[in-house]
This record gives sequence, C-alpha cells and structure tokens, in this order.
Amino acid sequence: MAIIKLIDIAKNLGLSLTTVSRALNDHKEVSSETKELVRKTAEEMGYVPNKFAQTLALKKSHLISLLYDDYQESISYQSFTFEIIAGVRNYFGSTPYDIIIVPGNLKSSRREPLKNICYSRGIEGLFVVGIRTNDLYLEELKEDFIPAVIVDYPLLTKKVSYIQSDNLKGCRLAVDYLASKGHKKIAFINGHNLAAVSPLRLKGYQIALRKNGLLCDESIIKTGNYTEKSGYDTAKQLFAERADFSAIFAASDLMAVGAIKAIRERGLKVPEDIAVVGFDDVFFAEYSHPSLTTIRQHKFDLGYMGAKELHKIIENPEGPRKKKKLDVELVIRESA
Amino acid sequence: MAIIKLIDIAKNLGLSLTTVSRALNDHKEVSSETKELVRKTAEEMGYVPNKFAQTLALKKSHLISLLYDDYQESISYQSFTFEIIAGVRNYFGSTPYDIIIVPGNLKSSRREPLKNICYSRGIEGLFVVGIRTNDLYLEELKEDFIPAVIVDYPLLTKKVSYIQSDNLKGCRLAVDYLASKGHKKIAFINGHNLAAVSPLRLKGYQIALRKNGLLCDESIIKTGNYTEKSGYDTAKQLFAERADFSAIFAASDLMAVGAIKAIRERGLKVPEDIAVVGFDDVFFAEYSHPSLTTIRQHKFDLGYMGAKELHKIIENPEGPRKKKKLDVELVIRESA
DNA sequence: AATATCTTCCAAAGCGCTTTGGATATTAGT
DNA sequence: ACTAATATCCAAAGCGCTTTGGAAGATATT
Repeated sequence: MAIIKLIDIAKNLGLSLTTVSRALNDHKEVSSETKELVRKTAEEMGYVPNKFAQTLALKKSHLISLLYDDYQESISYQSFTFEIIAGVRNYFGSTPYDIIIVPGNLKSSRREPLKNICYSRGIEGLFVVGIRTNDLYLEELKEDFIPAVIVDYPLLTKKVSYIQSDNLKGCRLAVDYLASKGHKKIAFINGHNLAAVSPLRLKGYQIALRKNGLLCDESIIKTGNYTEKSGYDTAKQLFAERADFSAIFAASDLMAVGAIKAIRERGLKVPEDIAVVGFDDVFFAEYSHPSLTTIRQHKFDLGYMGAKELHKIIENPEGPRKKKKLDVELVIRESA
Repeated sequence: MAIIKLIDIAKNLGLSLTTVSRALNDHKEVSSETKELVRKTAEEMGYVPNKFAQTLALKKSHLISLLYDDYQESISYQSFTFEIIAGVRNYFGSTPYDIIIVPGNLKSSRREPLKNICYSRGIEGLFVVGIRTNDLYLEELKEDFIPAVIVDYPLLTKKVSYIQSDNLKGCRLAVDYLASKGHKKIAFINGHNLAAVSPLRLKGYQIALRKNGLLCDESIIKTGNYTEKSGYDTAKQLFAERADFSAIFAASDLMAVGAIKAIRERGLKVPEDIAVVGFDDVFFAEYSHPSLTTIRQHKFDLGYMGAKELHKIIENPEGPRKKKKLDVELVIRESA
C-alpha cells in the first residue's frame, strides 16, 4: 500500500500526467467530465499531493514560521505566548499555510541566522512573539528580507508590521480608575527595558497621572523584571523608602501578585490599605487572592489579527505596512 | 541577490554539480582539498540547501509534527501543554528535525484525516498531547501508520509509544501525606473520563486508601471536568450531601482552587478545617492563596523524554516500543 | 471544401537536489 | 612497460509535481 502519486492515477485512467494534474487543479483546459472522473478516482485511490514536489515546482511553500521563546523568565509569559500562538494557529488553520516552529529557542547562543532558516525551508513569513530589544534576530529582521509581523516590538519596514495592545490606554484606564477611587499617590512597578512595552507603560502612567492632576513622583517608580519575585522585592523597597502611597500599579499581573505578598507581610490589607492593579489579565489573575483588578490584553486576538496581517503582507507585498493597536479593557475584581 | 544554488557554486568553481553536492555532504569520492574549497566558497556565497529539493531527492523530510489542542476547556491545561511542547522543541532543537504544527485544532469538526496530513507533508513522526479518549484521530493512530509518541494516553503498537507521569504514585503520595496528617475521610474530586488519566487517578486514590487502612466511601468521590468551576461545584455538592470529610484531593490544581473557594464560602478554613491537595503543579499553584500543596508533574521532561523516544522510533522502527512513566513528587505548600 | 477557432489532450522540460554508472587520470604491482 | 587498482571527477537520471509549447480533433466561418 505504497503512497500513490499522480502518475499512478494517470496510468490507471489512461490519461496523461498533465491532464490529471490539471484536472485536480481545476484548470480550464480540461473538460468537466474528465475533471470529475479524475477527482473521483483520486479520492478512491487515496491520493494526496506531495507538498515538497509542489513547493519545488511552484516556488511557493505555504509555510510560515513561528519565532518565540519558551524561556521567558516570567513563566506567566508562557500563557501569554501560548494564547497568541493559538490565535495564529487558528487564523492560518483556514488558509493553505502551515506553521513550522523555528528550531532552537531565542536564548540559545549558537543559533542559525534567520536568513538561513528561512531560505532553506522556503519560509514565506515570520510571526515573532516575545523578542527582546537586544535580540540579534531583530537586526536581521530590520534587513527586511522576509515578510514578518512582530508582537510588542515597534518595527515597521516595507515587509514588517507590528501589533500590540494599546498600552497607553491600558495605563490610563488603570490610573483613572485608581484616581477615581480617591488615590492620590499611585506607585508604579515597571518591567525592564528588554521588553519594548516597558517604556510605553511608564509613559502611559505618567501621562495619566498628569491628566488626573496628580504629580509624578520619581521615587515611587520602581523597575522589576516581570517576575513575581521582582514584584515582591520592589514593593518591599517602596515600603522601606517611603510609605505614603495608597495604590500600586504593576506592569504585569505576576509582579502585582508579588507586590500583594509584600503588602500582606507588612500587615496591610488589599485593597483596603493599598489597592493593586496589574496588567495582562493572565488567566490566574482571576484565581489569585484577592483576585486581581487588571488591564486585559486580548492575547488570542493579538495572534489572530497579527496572523491576518502577516497573510496580507505575503499576498500583497507592495501594500502599505501598518502598526496595529488592539484595544484593552479594565477588569475590575477585588484587588482595587 | 537571488538565492544561490548548487549549480551556481559549481559554475563559479568550474566543477560539476555532482562534485559540489558530494563535497558538501562529505562524500568520500572527492578530495579533501576540493571539499575544503567548495565549503569555503559555499560559505562565502551564502549558500543554504533547499530542504524541499533535498527531501524530494532523499525521501527524508526531517519533519515531525505536533498534534495538540489549544482549547482544552481547562485553560490551565495550556500551561501544561506549553511546557511539554517546550520540552519537545528543546529536544529536537539539537537534531536535524523541524517541528510543524498540525493545522487546525483537535476540536474543529471538519479535519483532514491524519494520514493525509502526514503523507502530503512527508511527516516522519507525530507527537501527540492532550488528546481525548473519544478523539477520532486516535483510531487513525491505532492503525499504526506512522511513528508516534502520545502523552497521557495508553497506546502501544509497533510504531507508537506513550509517556505519562506516574499517576498511581502521585495519588499515593497525596493520600499518604493526608493520612499521615491524621485525615481519615479524604474526599476525591476526579476529572472526566475523556482524559485517560482520570481512571488511573481514581484507581491510585483507592489503592492508596486501602494501603492506609482507610475505607473507600463512594459517596465522597465526585467527578468534575478539570475546570475551576467544576471543582467549586463538586465541592459544594460534597458539602450538601455530607460534611464529615476533613480533606479533599483533587485531580487537578484548578479544581483544587475551585474547591478551596467553596470551602471558604462555607466559612471554613484551609488547611485548618479542610486540607486540600491538588495535582499537576501548574505554575500558579505557588501563587494562589493559600498556596497549593500538590503533586508535581515534570512537564518539560514529559516533552523532552517523549521527543527522545519519538526520535528513537523514527531512527529504529524495528526496536521495541515501551511505555514510559515519569516520576512525580509531592510539593508541600500551605493548603495541606 | 478550405481555413480559422476552440477544445481537449499530451510529451517534455524544469524546480534544486542526490545518486547511479561511467570516464579519466593517477598510482601501484609484477 | 603493461595491467590492475585507486582516486577523482562528471553527465544524466530521478524524486513528484506544474507548466510550456504543440498536436489532434471538433466546431465554426467564409
């Protein structure tokens, strides 16, 4: 029961290879009767086209590749990435494109150049998520040699678009909400600058403070690294230095959880003594205690819409590139 | 700056195609000087082999495929799956194999037959995770048409191995621990039977009870569906029917969290009034409140070791298949 | 009846690679 | 000096598909 090929069904039907191929591809130069006949026997014989041969002949692989990192030190980032990937997969599931995972991970030191990877596998587009601002692959992407869509890193060239949540709005929603609850001194725990969103969130926080007529006090702005521990540590630091803030806005849910732990250890209550707002709405935000008030990013949509954009770039390379911003929303739970 | 091919470097060097190909493949029938020369100029010219052409000529694709579901209703399952995939990716990262994601997801109704997917893409092996016991793909896998490794579903044929955590031991550890704390009546919240591990965990629970001289009371065994809500609901049900148990063992962390919520709502304290032990050790187990005592599964290793086994099956199809059981451990935190 | 136009088919070339089956040149064996 | 063995290379075929450039037959046009 070997795998059967075009030639087999051609012989079987006494037709030529050409005709069989054309029949299956719905080419006009073959009568509808033979088309039907060929299709039926192909089906019966269990024919499936060999994609490698097709790729070779057509110079079109229908392959896009996923570039992501499994080892973001913040393990919560995993669920973020996973949901985005789910979106990508879902979008391309209804196209002829397959998704191949770029071998190795972003951290490993000896990596093949992106170009080699793409060229040797005929990859037509790249979906990038979780890339650090100091990652060397970014330099290659800037060379603009392949269509790509990047999540959360602002790169816009002829072939590269990017997509991210509306971070400024997210920060505004958080600060507005806290301000509306009467908070005057809102501390901010940001993430490191290896994530391109960090400066954005800081900026959003500052703008929102100003808009609410609150002054921006540098001494209650701290930088963590998106982990729970760093949230805990920076919160403790805040308390050690000064304790006249009544709310903490953290740039990630995980840091918010860490901060809550620090607050509790000090014998204070959330949200009564100190209110806490996170960012991301990772799934456990709902199950932590107290459940987290946070800014929801639509992760699945980031993947889905990003994939759609990537598809568009591939099909129409001359079209305009654009940055896309996805809406965010405030999810009010117990922590603020 | 077109992509360069073997023929280009052949012309460039005044050599034949054959020789260039052989030089790069370290074939013996070419002198070491020419080998060196060819390699160097290939490098200089930025040559990368076309994998499709290679696949076609060699009849070897070096592709394995990942079959998984993004939509397990338990979202916590995501992190489980993601970590396993990280393990798979990590293993194959040091082999010539690439990983392609099976298009569509397990749930979508109109799916291509697995065979078509595999044959048309020349896929050499399948890594399966999160498959339901009623999934039709299982029937295809049973036909044994392709090397595969399945996580958490017991299928063992000539080409298919499976791997899972030691569920029986996990349940024993949990029950032993609770018994050692003096608990006599330990309720059990299991997951549905669409997950092949569920009956195993039930069995493990029962065996462990017996070993500890505790009697197995059917009325404190409930079945949820691995979600937080089902944990909550079944725990409430337990209370409604009878309240003389002092501990709950849940077959997943998420259900454990749900159960804790129900316990709290009843005005009882965890672990003082009712102790709770979960299963999986998903990452938020540490951050929930109280932090979860649970059975840790080594998810990354499931992926890594499973991938290794898959590799072995592919390279040596005649070798013996085996089921692999990975060790688990009890992680003691606050909830018990 | 002769030419032009479709329609339907096919043989052969090509996609970029590996491999088979020689061919040529070099070295060794007697 | 002549054959046998070895080393090094190459032209051509083949992997399974699509597409180009004709060819043959059917239909339409004058």
